[in-house]
Amino acid sequence: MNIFEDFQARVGVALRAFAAAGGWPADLDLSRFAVEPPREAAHGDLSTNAAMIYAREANAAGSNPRALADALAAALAAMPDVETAAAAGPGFINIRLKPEVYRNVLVAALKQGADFGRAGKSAEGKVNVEYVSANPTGPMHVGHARGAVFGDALANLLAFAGREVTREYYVNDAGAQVDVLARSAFLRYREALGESVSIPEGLYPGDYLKPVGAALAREFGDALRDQPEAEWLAPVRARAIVAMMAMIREDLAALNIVHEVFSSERALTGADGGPDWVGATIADLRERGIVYVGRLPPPKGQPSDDWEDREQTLFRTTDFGDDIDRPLIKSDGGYTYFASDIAYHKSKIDRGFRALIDVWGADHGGYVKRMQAAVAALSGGEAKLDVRLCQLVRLMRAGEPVKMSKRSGDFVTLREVVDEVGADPVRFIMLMRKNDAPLDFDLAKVIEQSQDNPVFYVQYAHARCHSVMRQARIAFPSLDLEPAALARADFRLLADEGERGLMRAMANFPRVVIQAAEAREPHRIAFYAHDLATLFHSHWNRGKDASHLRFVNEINASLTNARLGLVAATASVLASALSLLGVNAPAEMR
RNA sequence: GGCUCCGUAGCUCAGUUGGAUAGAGCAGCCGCCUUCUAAGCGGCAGGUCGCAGGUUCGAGUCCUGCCGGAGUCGCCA
Repeated sequence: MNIFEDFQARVGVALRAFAAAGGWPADLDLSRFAVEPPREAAHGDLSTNAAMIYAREANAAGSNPRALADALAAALAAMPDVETAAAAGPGFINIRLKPEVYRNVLVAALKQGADFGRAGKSAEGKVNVEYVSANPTGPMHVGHARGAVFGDALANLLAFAGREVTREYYVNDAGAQVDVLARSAFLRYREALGESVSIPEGLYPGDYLKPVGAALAREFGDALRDQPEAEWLAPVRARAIVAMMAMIREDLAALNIVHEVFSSERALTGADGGPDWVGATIADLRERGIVYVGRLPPPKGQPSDDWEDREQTLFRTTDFGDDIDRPLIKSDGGYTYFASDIAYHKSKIDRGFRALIDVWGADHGGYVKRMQAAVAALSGGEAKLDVRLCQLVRLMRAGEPVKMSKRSGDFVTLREVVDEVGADPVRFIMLMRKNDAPLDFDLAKVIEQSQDNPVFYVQYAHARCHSVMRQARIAFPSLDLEPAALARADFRLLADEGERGLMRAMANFPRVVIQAAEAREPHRIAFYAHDLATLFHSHWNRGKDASHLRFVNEINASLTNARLGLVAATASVLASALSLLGVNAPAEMR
């Protein structure tokens, strides 16, 4: 149940009545107002700006904003579950709800459990979320982690908000990089056969290719050793890619990330003998006049020495909002990355997606317009591509930046970080920042189990709820602590302001979910969880000085029962929020 | 130089899509452990929301121009 949606609808009804009586224009959009929790709790439970939003229309129709506010307030005040409703300040209508509304929220949270706050099936259809998409040339590093965690949490959030979500990974297994990978693996293969090798500049030196070399030696013996590259490149490359993707999947699994679909760039190019979807897509666009042969002006800014003015195959992205047309064929005749990415996004559209979300690093920001242009051209404007950029992560250790160079020794892999600090802190810290704000990730602080670390703070609140339940079981062995039983408690006994604060916060959860999903900002869930944890810790501590406020009251079973319902609901909502973030909700912190 | 993003307390950051007196956490100071786990709680102090205009009932939020920082700028992905 979402009391904000509920009252949005109710205010809408009252507003339409006022508009009809006043002869407002029939085509006026009467849904532009908001029903929100007021910033000041003293203003009540709900607040709406409807009277201010439509002040102009009220004036135009010969009435005035004050009359509109009074009419809306009167309509709301007459409702059975509304305590008071009155215009205030510059024209807000503040609504105070009867306690039964919050009792119903509590009952809903207990009965629905993990489904409390889940939105109904959205009419907007299915959505494709593409994230990570790291090159299959080595283990994931910390920079990848942010996009991975963000994309995963966003997918969770959209699914919870009623969207049908597909989590997808685009495997860049077609470019020059995977040939370099193959050559590097081939050296490890020769090494496995007993040669002593050195890895030249430009190849991947990491130890992670040694097992790949050993496996090649087991499979082929020395059959490949003296072959020309043209013979061994394809089989070595294929096996190296498979091995790298297996490693990447393991790295992701360590962060509790699982994609449903892995799409291969190589498969789109027809490089291994299949149909050439990239070529077909280009041909199709050429027929439509969107692809042409022409020249580009030299790049602005720093003059580059190797600039060569030449005719090339160009995508007319400027017709769709881009700044300059973009090349599709490289000077060596191969497809540009953009060309295969066009075919890839076409495949998403062909699979029926009209809502596409790509999660990229901020260093790809210059690529956004052309990809959106491509999606607009491919779908005739029907599909929409939303690109969420994640700023890069600065890895720190005790305040000092950790240097990351491509040479293997200084390379900090995602796996090393997860092994050192755990998946939960990595995920939560990365989700406490807005995706487009830069992030310092301090290994020393993240592992610290202190108040400095919001992960443990929130998890502790959840664990503390369960601790209370454990205590209750000792004090009242016969009490039924199952949520369904607690939902029948007499919640009229919950009259303390701390208890009401918790109920208000829980009533807000469904709204936060919808807003976070619409804004595509999972960090809002992290802040919500932290706020709810604060309310719980705060109220728990009140029981220290005022023992009558403690949850477990040995001489009053029915009061204890009601309070345990509150505690169980709090635990449930905390667990839901953490679950959206992909963070565990432990029952104890030991 | 063009484009994108950022600029809010000493530090790290939120700010409910334009709302009421701008909020947290660290750091600093003062308190709270015979307690349902102190991994916690309460209080004090801390601000020309980078600068200047504009839009309107109302701007940290939207528009324009500056200042400062990050990223990016045909054939790498």
